[in-house]
Amino acid sequence: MTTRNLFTKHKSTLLYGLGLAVLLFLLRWLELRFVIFDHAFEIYIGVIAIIFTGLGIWLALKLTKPKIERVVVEKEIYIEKNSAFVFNEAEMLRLGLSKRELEVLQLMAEGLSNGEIADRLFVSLSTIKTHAANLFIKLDASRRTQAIEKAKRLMLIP
Amino acid sequence: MTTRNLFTKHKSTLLYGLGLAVLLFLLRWLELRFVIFDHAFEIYIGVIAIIFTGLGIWLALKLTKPKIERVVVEKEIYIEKNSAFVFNEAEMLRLGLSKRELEVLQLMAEGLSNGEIADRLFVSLSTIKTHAANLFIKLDASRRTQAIEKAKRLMLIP
DNA sequence: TGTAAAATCGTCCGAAAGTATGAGGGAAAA
DNA sequence: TTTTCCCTCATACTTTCGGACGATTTTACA
Repeated sequence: MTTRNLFTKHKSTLLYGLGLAVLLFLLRWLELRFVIFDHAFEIYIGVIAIIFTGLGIWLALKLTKPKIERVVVEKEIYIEKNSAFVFNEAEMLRLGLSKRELEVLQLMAEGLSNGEIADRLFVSLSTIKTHAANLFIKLDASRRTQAIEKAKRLMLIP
Repeated sequence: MTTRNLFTKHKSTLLYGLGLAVLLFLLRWLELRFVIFDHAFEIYIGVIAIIFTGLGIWLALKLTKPKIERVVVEKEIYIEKNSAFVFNEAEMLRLGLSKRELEVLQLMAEGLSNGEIADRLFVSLSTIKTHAANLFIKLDASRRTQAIEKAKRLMLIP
């Protein structure tokens, strides 16, 4: 719409400009005619050359498969590890950890409180506390976080 | 070896044939000369056309910019426990964890108590407690063990 | 220069965690 | 059969942790 408005608004101006351009072009063409007559052959050759160059370009563009440069961008996607945890049974035996203690240790590492662990294993809080205390002695830890850290290093828990 | 044997065996025959061919070619060429003379202009134009068509093709092939196609390949990276730990900064930003909080988190994961962390960072116990409390809120955890577990899953700590 | 975020420190209190100690029961090994 | 683990539970006590305030000081940034 903007283009149309511009055209209608300056219609006369545009027409005047166009007329002037045409006139100038005509004069120029008349002038050129003599040059053309003098160098008809060269110009003919030139035109042929230009045309066939164009043809060549057109041919090349039409008939060749478009060049495609494939740029491979690698996007990194991190995937949960959990890749094959091998339980270190030897270490468990060496430390003398019992089955129940290991269970408690695992649930500890999952972030459960003693109370939650007790509920999960259907035993009393006291029992869990005892297991925990024994764990700390066996793992030579004074806190559950420390016990977890050691146990992970020793491949007792994932 | 077979080719060589064939050549030596029928040497004379081949030479004779070759001579005949050359002679015929010469005659043909002499014949063509008149055609060329008669149609010199057309041939000249033709040659020009062919040359410039070639030039066009060459230009097109040389100067066309190859389309760049970006292929995004998703590269899956499985993170093993023993492989290098890649810190997930995006997650840290998302959770709005500060530098200090991250430090406290790391030391927590190493099994240190709040008091020990305070000594390590040369600040008071109160400060560590505040940092810890903020961490629990941001990580949506209610215990340090839980916070550690979450942080490990989110690749915030090794 | 003002403001927002981060870091610091404090207190109070209840809830967990950890320590110490004792004790009963069951299963397997000596 | 006795002994030895392991699992269980309990009580009492201490320490640490976590929640819920508040407050001051840096630091970074617009």
